[in-house]
Amino acid sequence: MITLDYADRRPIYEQVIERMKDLILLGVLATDEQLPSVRELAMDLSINPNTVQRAYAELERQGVIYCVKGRGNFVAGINALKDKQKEELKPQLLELVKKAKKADMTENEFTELVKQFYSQQ
Amino acid sequence: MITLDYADRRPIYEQVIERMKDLILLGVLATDEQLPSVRELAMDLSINPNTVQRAYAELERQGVIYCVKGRGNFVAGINALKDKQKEELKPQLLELVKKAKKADMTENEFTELVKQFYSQQ
Amino acid sequence: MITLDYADRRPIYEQVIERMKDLILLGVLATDEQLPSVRELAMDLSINPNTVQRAYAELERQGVIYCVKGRGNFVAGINALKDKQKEELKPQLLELVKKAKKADMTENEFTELVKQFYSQQ
Amino acid sequence: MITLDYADRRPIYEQVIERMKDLILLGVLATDEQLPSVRELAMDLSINPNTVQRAYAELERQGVIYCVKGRGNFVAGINALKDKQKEELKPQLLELVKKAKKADMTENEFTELVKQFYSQQ
DNA sequence: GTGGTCTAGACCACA
DNA sequence: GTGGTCTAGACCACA
Repeated sequence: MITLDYADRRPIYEQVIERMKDLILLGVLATDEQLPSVRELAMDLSINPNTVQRAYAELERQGVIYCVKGRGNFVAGINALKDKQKEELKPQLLELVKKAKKADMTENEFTELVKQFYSQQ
Repeated sequence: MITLDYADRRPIYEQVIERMKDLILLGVLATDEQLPSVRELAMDLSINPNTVQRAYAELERQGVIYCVKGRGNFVAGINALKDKQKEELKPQLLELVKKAKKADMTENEFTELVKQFYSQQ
Repeated sequence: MITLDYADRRPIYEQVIERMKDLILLGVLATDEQLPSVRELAMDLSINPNTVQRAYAELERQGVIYCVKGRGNFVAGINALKDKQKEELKPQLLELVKKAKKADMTENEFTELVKQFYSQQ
Repeated sequence: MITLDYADRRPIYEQVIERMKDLILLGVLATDEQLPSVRELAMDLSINPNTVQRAYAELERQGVIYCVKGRGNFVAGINALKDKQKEELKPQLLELVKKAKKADMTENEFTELVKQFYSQQ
């Protein structure tokens, strides 16, 4: 279900976090569905269980999944995740707009890019 | 001219790079103007000269400044920098649009945010 | 009679213990009344009988219920339980007061919160 | 500066987190003061650097300290920490009041305990 | 030297 | 079997 990109500069555990969120957002993993166990996923990806553990712990802290001791990890609500993602996006977009302004890119140019990117795929 | 934010998670050399670009984009540093020397800036900011050196080397690699051996570092063209910034911005915006789509944010919602952020300040 | 919260971070056997105490304190389970059998409750809650067994064993150890071999588990006195709960509460409150002092919260602020929480519902 | 309690059921990293917060709240560690390095503290406490790292990472996530790469960890604002602690305390107190009500402890009894604990030491 | 990530492997509580 | 914590030790980026 998950593939890692070792050319990616970001740490493995962050990639796992992102892919899991994607799988949830795409509906591949439904609410309350069980995730692969720490050891299982570690085996699949040929990485250390500690690294998976770290990713899962962070996902739980963010409220994306919940953990039942001795049972496993499960997907929390998908809608909460979507709202969270939208909120996260705002300050990032603000930064990008600031950068655009500094480089004298007009709002029209910017919006045109948005339109173009939205229509892709 | 430059202030560092130690609470910022990014490394110091990256902050120096960004602030320098800002000063150039804002016109505070004009084309062909001389930058403070590595040692001078390191003193001013109370940081290691290695760190300033690293920032300047990266700025030169990016074509933002140029170095004359024995003379110092100078600002390259401002327009080249602006174009470069605009180009850098595109893949970042693409990523953000992808993220927005995954979270079911519509193009209208997104564009509305852009409009709002553009009109700030 | 009992519902589990899988999003709760605490282990299931602790939740069972707490719910049972609540049922007794609320008078739903009267003194000397028989509790559901280990297997029955495990079935009802779709959990492992070991987990129920563990909860019952702990409740017996605490003197909240008593076990008659071959007959089942029964509720011990409700008043003893109330006294026990009050005693348990004291060191927890002491910890909270210590924490409040460290954060410069005054006794008045604290008592005001208590008043507010007591009047809820 | 810090002592660990191996009889304490809580994990070591949590104990380190709590002690550090105490040191900051007590004013032993002032705002922007540097904390002992990960390796140094690990040596002092005879624990693994990873464990200290985990504690520091959590403290940074909570905004209690901030980290400058290659430089070290530093104390963030003390007032922000105090406010945070006060907020954390509220739901804990609410739980305790609920427990007290279930055990038929009156508000007066409860407030009397608070008074007594506040006057200790 | 400083923190950040990762592996390998152990041991524990919980189910 | 499941996750949670911890140790020992390596390697990397940053200053």
